[in-house]
Amino acid sequence: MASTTSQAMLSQQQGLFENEEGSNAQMGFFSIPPNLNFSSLGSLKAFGSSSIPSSTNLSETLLPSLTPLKHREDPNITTSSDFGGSQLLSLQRSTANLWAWGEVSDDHECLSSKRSNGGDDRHHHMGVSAMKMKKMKAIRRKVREPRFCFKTMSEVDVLDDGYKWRKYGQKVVKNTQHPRSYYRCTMDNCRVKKRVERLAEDPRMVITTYEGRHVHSPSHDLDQDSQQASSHLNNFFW
DNA sequence: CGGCTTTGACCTGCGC
DNA sequence: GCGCAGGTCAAAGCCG
Repeated sequence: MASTTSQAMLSQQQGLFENEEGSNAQMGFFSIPPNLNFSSLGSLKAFGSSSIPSSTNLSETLLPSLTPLKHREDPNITTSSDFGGSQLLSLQRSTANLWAWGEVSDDHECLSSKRSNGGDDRHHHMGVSAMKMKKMKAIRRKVREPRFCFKTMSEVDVLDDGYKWRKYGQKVVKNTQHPRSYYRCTMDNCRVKKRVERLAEDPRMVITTYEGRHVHSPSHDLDQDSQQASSHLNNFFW
């Protein structure tokens, strides 16, 4: 539950940038300084930079100060940065990273139909045929928002990032004893999602994966620190 | 009563 | 084509 979140002090943190388009995936981990707690994660001051200009390429500003630990390489993908043999990704917004639906008016039908239908009527809503649904879903799955993942050592699963989340699913992942939880931003028209799971090898570590960009400011019912942190964190999703 | 979590079912992609 | 695994939906129930 979001209200039970806490700002856990992170003794050990690592992050990961990921950018996906269809089956192509690219990612890179980075270390987060141990003296940085989650609330200030978004603050580049912690990484030696004062701020993130809204039009800045993250890989050029944030990432050079981070330590890449691991990455998955794809020869078909060009990466924007290279740090000592490991590559990290640009989160710079591109048209390829836009949502395939929602940002285009015609695609609203796709979303609404999927949400409101169910059972045998699942593929027939407002005149949308099953075939059309399939096509739209195919398009939808081709394009993904950039992701930002990080690993934290925390007692609690859900860390306070300043936004309000609603849990919409939980799944037991193979080879792990801890379930993965799926959260969606509660704000209307904001399609940011996050996944929370515990590391199989070390259950003390929580892996949080954000997907998408917030289209709003953080929740108002938060303390000042959280709001400040969230405004910084929001920079990951422009 | 509204908002949220839980949880089983369903959908989809992928490997074989 | 089939089975598996991950991701999502949505009904039901809980809680403040």
